[in-house]
Amino acid sequence: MTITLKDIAKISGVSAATVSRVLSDDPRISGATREKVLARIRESGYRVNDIARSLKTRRTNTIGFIAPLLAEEFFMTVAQGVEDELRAQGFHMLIASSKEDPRIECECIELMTRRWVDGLILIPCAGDGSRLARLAKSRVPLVLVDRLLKGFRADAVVVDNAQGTRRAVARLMERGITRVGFIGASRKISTARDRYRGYVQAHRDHGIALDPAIVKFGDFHQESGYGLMRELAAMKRPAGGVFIANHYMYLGAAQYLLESGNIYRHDYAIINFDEMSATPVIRLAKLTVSQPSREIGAGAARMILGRVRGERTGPPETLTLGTGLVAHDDAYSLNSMINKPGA
Amino acid sequence: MTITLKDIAKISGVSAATVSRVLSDDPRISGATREKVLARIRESGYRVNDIARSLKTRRTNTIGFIAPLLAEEFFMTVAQGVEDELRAQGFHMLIASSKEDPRIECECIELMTRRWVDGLILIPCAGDGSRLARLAKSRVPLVLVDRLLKGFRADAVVVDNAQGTRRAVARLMERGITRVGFIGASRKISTARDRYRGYVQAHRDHGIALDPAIVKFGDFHQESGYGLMRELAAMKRPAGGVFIANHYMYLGAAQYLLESGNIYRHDYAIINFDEMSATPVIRLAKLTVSQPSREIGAGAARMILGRVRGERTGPPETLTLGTGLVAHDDAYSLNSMINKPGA
DNA sequence: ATTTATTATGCAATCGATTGCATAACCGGC
DNA sequence: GCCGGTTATGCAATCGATTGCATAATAAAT
Repeated sequence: MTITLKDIAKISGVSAATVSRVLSDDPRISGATREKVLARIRESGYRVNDIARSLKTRRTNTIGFIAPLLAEEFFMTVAQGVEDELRAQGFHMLIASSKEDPRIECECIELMTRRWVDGLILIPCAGDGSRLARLAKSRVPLVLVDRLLKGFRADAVVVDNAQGTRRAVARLMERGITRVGFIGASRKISTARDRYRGYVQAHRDHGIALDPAIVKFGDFHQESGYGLMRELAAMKRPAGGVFIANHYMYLGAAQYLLESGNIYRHDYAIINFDEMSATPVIRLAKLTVSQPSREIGAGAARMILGRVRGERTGPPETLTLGTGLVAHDDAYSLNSMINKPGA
Repeated sequence: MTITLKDIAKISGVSAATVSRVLSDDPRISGATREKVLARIRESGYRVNDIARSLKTRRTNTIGFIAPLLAEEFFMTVAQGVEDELRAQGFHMLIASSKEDPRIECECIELMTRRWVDGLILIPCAGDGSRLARLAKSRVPLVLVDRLLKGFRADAVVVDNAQGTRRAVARLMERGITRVGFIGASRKISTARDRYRGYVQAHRDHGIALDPAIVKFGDFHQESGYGLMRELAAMKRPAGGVFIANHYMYLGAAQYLLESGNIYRHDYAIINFDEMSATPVIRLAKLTVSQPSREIGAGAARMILGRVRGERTGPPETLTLGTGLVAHDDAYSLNSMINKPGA
């Protein structure tokens, strides 16, 4: 038999209303009563039933977080940022993954709203915003993170993917590497699209013609990076550099270069997007575009809480964070190392 | 104005009880009524209020999951396994991270039980089980994952860390490498303890004296692996091999070996624990002990659901999964590669 | 001493479902 | 036409809180 607020009322000799007010620090309660009730609460080990409370207040102090996958470092670093910020403000996080499948995503949203999350933070999968129309009309605030959706305005936190890419590719060009390959993902995803856009812009900026033969699109995963790097390496006229659009494609590409031994024959100037725990160990890239992943999460959390608390009510806002650019002058250049002692 | 079950009752010309029974597929409801009510539900876009339902049924269909950190691949692969299994069975996942701090962990547990999670899956942080005594006495089922706690029996899913380590170290010894260093973590954590135990056993099995000078304890993180590898490398009499107790320490150790250039001077036979997405790219290890992380998660989910549904009631059970052992005969051996063309 | 203002507390409705028990409706059997 | 037996549905209590409104108690004012 769990102890309820009513029990506390009884043993304290007051009404349930009074106990409830003590719990919510209502200033109308006298100091004496407050102390007495608090003492009984402490003795009895009473704990509020948040479910009952939520039913009445229509707030759950819970924010839903949906990412394409759980086991990806970028998404989970964002999640950590969200969680830290939420916890600091007394909120919980209900989490789910969509597997990059819009149908599963919809299902997750449906289930979360049924559980009355106060707000939803979503890293959406590919596609447009039409599937979110219903959600948008509901009372549940939404913040899009990392990726935007065509034809859908909502609060959002993103980084400037085009600018980050453009700057990195430009840097390579300024060092005289003009033939830069591209390993990206489906342009149905805004980040993939924007990174491609930045790549194109860099070419335009430098008046360099873009060779479509060395532009490859995959799906942001390791196998894809592996396969595309192989295609690139198989070209008769190899690229001098390669831009690789995310961490996992970089892992795959690196794996190919190492396994095939290609790395001992050709020295690609690699740019990779995302700085993760393994990045300093792989060291094949000359340039790394980094994202403030935790800050993205923290920003999204602050944004959603602003809506939830009604502190912010106007039209959707977008928070755009900048990317970093790290040069690895100590990057491997295995072939030169190997050749140095030898030749 | 949200539509409630009562509204559906009214427009269908039946009582709320009947609608509720339709919703739960009660066989006593006649086909005609069922169809009529379902039609009204569909037209109106009615959706049950899970909060109200939970208040009455005392079940939330939600399982809490607490891990030391969110942004670690192992934990999140487990989480993905948990989530997939839970979703397949109609359950949600409330997630939180303890930051390896028992106080935060307790707080998370407290908050989750206040939200009436039906069960709790916990990857605990260091320390003993006393802090969980209260939880254990409550009605909330608990499954410990990955790590066990001294003096605390509960359902659990773990891998055989000692055995996995022992076999790997033994393999190295059989290849003639008898001086094997150890880079591990605090023995307050059961996995760290067990991996050390396996390392010791391998020595005993082979009648090899263990040199405490090359046994180092850190904290499972990258910086720690980096620092300990440096210590090991600084020894006058270097080890022939090194066992590194988890992925992040391996990353750190690898980073040190690469940055310091040590890798070009000495060829450590490395064993690393955990096979992660970056593992095939790093390729410094000769042997990798792998864990079935998703299966751990899925197993934990099944275990907790068994308790939640009351299908399983007896004393605590432990599910112990085996580890894999992968040999990388193509592992880097950079120094030999460099020397081959040269010398 | 009576009225007015102020402060502290209680009453009772409410949030939106579920469910044990009662009952109405219908069936065939005699 | 009455009765026991199903079958389908409704009544009303309940889960554990919150909160607007009423009121009791006390203090202040006249």
